[in-house]
Amino acid sequence: MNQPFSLPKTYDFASVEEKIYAHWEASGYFKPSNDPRSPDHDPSRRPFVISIPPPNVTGELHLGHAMFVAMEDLMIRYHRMKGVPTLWVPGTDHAGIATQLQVEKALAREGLSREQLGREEFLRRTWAWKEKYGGIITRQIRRLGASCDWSRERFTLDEGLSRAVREAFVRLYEKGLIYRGPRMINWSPGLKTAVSDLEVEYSEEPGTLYFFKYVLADNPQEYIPVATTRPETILGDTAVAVHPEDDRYRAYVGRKVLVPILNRPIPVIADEYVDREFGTGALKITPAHDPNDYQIALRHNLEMINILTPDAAINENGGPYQGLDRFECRKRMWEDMRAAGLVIKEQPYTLNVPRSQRGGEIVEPMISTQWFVRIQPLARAALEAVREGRIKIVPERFTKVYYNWLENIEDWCISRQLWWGHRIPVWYCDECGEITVSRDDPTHCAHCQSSHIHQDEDVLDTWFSSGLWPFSTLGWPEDTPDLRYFYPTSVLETGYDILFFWVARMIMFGLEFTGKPPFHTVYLHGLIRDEQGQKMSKTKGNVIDPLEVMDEMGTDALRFTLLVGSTPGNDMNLSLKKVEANRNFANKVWNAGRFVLGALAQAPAQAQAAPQWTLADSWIWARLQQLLRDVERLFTNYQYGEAGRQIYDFFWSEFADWYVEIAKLQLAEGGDRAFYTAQTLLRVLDASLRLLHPFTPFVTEELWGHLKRAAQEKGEAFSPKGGWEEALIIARWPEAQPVEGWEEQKIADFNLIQEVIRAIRNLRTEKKVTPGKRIPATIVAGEKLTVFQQQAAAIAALAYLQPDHLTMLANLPEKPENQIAIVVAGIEIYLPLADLVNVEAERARLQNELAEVEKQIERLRGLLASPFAEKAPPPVVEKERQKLATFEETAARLRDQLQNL
RNA sequence: GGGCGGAUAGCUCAGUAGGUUAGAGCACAUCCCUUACAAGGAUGGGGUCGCAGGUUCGAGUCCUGUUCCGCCCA
Repeated sequence: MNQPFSLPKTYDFASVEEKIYAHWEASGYFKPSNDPRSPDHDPSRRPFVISIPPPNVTGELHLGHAMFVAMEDLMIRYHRMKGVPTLWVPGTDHAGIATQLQVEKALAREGLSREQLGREEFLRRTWAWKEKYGGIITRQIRRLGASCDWSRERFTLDEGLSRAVREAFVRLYEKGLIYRGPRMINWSPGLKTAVSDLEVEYSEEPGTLYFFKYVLADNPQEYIPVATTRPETILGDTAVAVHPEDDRYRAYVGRKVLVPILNRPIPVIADEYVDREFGTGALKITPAHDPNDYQIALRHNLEMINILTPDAAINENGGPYQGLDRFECRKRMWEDMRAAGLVIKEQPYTLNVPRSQRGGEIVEPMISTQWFVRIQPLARAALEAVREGRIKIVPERFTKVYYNWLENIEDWCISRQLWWGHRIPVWYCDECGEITVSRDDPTHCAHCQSSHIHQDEDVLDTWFSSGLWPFSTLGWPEDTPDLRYFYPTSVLETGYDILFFWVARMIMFGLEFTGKPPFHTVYLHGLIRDEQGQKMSKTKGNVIDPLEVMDEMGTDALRFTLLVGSTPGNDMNLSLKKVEANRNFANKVWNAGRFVLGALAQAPAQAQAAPQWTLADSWIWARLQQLLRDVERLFTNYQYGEAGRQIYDFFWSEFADWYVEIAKLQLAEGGDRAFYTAQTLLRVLDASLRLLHPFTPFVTEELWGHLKRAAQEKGEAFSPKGGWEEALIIARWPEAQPVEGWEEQKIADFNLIQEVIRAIRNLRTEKKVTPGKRIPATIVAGEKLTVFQQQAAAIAALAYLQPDHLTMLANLPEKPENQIAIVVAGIEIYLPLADLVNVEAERARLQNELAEVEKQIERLRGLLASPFAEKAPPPVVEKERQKLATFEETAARLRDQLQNL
């Protein structure tokens, strides 16, 4: 009988979480129902599918992961509970640059470089590294409660996905959508690889604008003043451009100027691109090291001179500066030009410096031979899919961002000069020079049959394989049962920061390779910042480690905080205070559960007669039904946070604060009252746990297990319709019953009782009457007398009154003397606190209240006399009339009492 | 330069069916260890919802303009 108290007073998440997760996984609950590989599979049932945003295989958990796991697990658990066949495909990403850097760093500690090891050995080491660290992130994701089907876990470099990458590359190549050639790209000198436009970030930094002379080749006395932010690029200049209508320089067009120091003659050209207002109005053109200059050079057929080596030193084209680092060269060259009398002036200037997203080094625009995807045709299809509504982006405002990017997209540089990744499936023939592009490793050139072929050294951008993720993980290019049934997936959930990197590319590739949008909805969450809204970073030292948070406050607390504290697409500031509050919530749920278990233990196992519901029973039931409807509506609109808040509020401020308190009295009555109270407690708690489960899976599962066991021991009468499911994770999602018509009145009546109780408590506090001191009271309830009489016990208990000295009346013509009076919603309450009555203080208090009420009366009379009465919908007007009537009643009572003083 | 978001209580934020006295958590004040829970309970103080217009019977919520902060793209 002491069963509930065998549960600890405080919810002990540390002893629960691991055990529960292991149980779920071992029981196969993460696997989809209606599995297409099983014989009784029904292909007509539509599944709900999410592909996980694959984290870096050797990475470690951060709050971004915690966020997407919480969101996606919520969606998955909700659909699973609704009975939908549900699949969440997990996996990891090889993360080319990041992983390679980790391994290179480790090698450096041994005094080794990857070049010393050679490609093969380096890859062997990297795989070993992956084996060693690859399990960490997935274990951490499990720790968050992720209910993904680990039997379907994939890795971007595993065999199937590598085949998908080959297939995709070859198909694009065959369609003419992949080409190789020299183009302007972003070069990362530290990593010695090309990176895509997206991997470059621009930061405003103080710098210098250098003004100098471009002397005319045929007359050293004349010069064109030119300004630049990067003097070293002068070495690669192949023209000076001026605006065709610029009178200052018109005469020079067609003549030649001399490159400083090198004295190489280059033409002066006219181009409309030149901004006459900027600098001197004359622009030096370095086609090989500036994207805009590159465009101009193409138009004018200018020579392109590369002046940099792969590690951004000056190459043989730099004459005397060959071998110098780019920044050293800048300094030296400027000094030399000053000595040569070519310097005009320097001026402070804010630069827009292109930096590598990874590592932050300054990237150099450079012409380089790389592989590109001709993106226009893919982008067009991806645009249409969203425009036509085949894919919906939540929140909607990001569709505009998506359009804007795709409408202005440039070809995608997909080759990387790295070793860790999918090697480009292209072989060059040493004899005929032709290339062979193949799904399988060829042994002979496809053109001349020579066996002297060698594979392209480069690997593909990691995002190339990520772009195939929703279908490659399901078996594509094979036509597998999984692919047939689970593709297209349902929702793609991720942070808005990778909308272009990943989401847009998946849409392009999905449409291109499968002919279908890879998902129907994109849900974007915001970024997580610290309490002050600062980006978390190691240098700032404001990083919150989700693992530590889970250790201290439990997974449920962290999940609930992330889910309820955020709104779609908006950044959230995470504070540990909030997590703490939600840990307290989990504890509240736990303790409410302990109470219900106790109630169950002491209640009769059977009813003797049909139920006679109390006001509190009806009220909590009606409120639960409203909650179910609201939550359903909010979930449908992806407003998970708001749904969570509403469940929280219902559970704490209605169920726990009010219903449980009244239930204690009802249980004490024994008999049928106790039976039906226990039943209501059980039902409401059961429904609440089901609603909460997608948010806080651990505490709800654990508690629900105890609840189920206790109810089963008690017998049939405490079973839900359809019986108890095996586990909460696969239990039915609660659905609201149709409205029966009585609900509103019961809710209104209960609210009135609450108001009266609060008013009495309020006055007691004001008069410093401690709860321990039970006092008599008289309540004059008018037409609500019956309601109040029925609630006498509850009112007495919750307002700390003497139950046998609680008088309920319809009217009280003779106002009692020496009593403190309160009026709330037209109800009069008298408390015989004679010794505390101070006539003057009472008068002041009553007058204050009267003034407040009269203000409201005036407001409402004005409102009802305005066009509001005709134009607003009748129910709204009626509501206001009711309010007015109540206020008027209250005012009348207050006046009586003032007179009576 | 273009686009987007934010501005609501001391702090961090909700408020996405426009409905008429604006909510939560934390913090603060007073009281209470009443056998579900002190990680709790009761009560209270605290906001002209950035600013200016407009639409509407009614605006924190819709429209226009504007200021400040932040982000994305060029």
